Amino acid sequence: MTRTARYLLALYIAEHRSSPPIPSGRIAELVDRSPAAATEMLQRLETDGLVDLEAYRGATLTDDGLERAADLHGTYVALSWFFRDVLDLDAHEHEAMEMAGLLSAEVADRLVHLLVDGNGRPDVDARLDADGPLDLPTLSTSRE
Amino acid sequence: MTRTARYLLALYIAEHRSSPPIPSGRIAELVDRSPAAATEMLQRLETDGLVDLEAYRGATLTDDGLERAADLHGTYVALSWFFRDVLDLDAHEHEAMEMAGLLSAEVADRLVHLLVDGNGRPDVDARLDADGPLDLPTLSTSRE
DNA sequence: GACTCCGTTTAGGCATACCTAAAACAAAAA
DNA sequence: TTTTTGTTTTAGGTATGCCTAAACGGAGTC
Repeated sequence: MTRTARYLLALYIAEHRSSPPIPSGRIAELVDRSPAAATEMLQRLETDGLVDLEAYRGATLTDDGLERAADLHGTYVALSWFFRDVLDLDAHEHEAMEMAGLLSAEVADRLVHLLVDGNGRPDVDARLDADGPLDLPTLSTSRE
Repeated sequence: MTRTARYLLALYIAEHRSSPPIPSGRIAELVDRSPAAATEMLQRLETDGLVDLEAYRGATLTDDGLERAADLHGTYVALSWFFRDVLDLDAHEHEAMEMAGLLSAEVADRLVHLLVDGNGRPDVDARLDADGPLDLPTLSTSRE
């Protein structure tokens, strides 16, 4: 069930771009898998109570799913920041997404704090509602 | 084939503790899997030319395997350092081992340089020949 | 109202990586 | 030399996560 995190994060991001339900085809694009794979995984997520699924219409995060996804997104943002600003690597958002679900809670937590404590309060929602094919967290310290 | 890295790293460490061939049972312990699982994976590694396998005796890294394993070990050491000295987390060597094989070459490389450049030349071999149930890279800046 | 199109879901398969239980083996004890 | 003991390997099976091709459904067109 390691991959569930990847789909949860994709759905979280998609829901910030357009309103749910999010069709499985869009999730498939975001995780770079076949539509069939996305459908299957969304069904598993529904079984786990993390997603509401309306056949032929799409998926919506449940409260539980939203909670997990928000955590994952925080980790993802921290990793993206780390790759870009610490390791000086661009275009590693994809790897950040893949890795977000693989870190232990401790490591994820410390990484997020490393970012927050060292950079003021970063606006984690930054760019969530922005344009672009991928969620590129710029980590500006405030937005509105 | 993501898990191959885990076994390769275990074998690398084991070979520094006692002389090869390393019996599959010992690898099984190091990766926390059943002996049967270790045997199977070692057979796959042999097929891939990364390991020499003598039935009922054990495995030895080939030159190719050694090369890959040494890289993995470098990444592992860097991750361990990062978890301990940057994130201030102890007892995360296990996670470092699991993660070492999951990082892209770029990220692994930058992470290693982050460690090397910021800490003098760390002795990557430190503790490889030391006692203890796990390989705990202390990252002292020199040894002999 | 029937048809066409396009996206979604189901069906059938496959690779990886694991497990338990049974068989095979090697080395030491009797 | 035979037996016992402990380890390794094989056999058979399972879960996850993916794929392609076929079937299905819905929305707009004729």
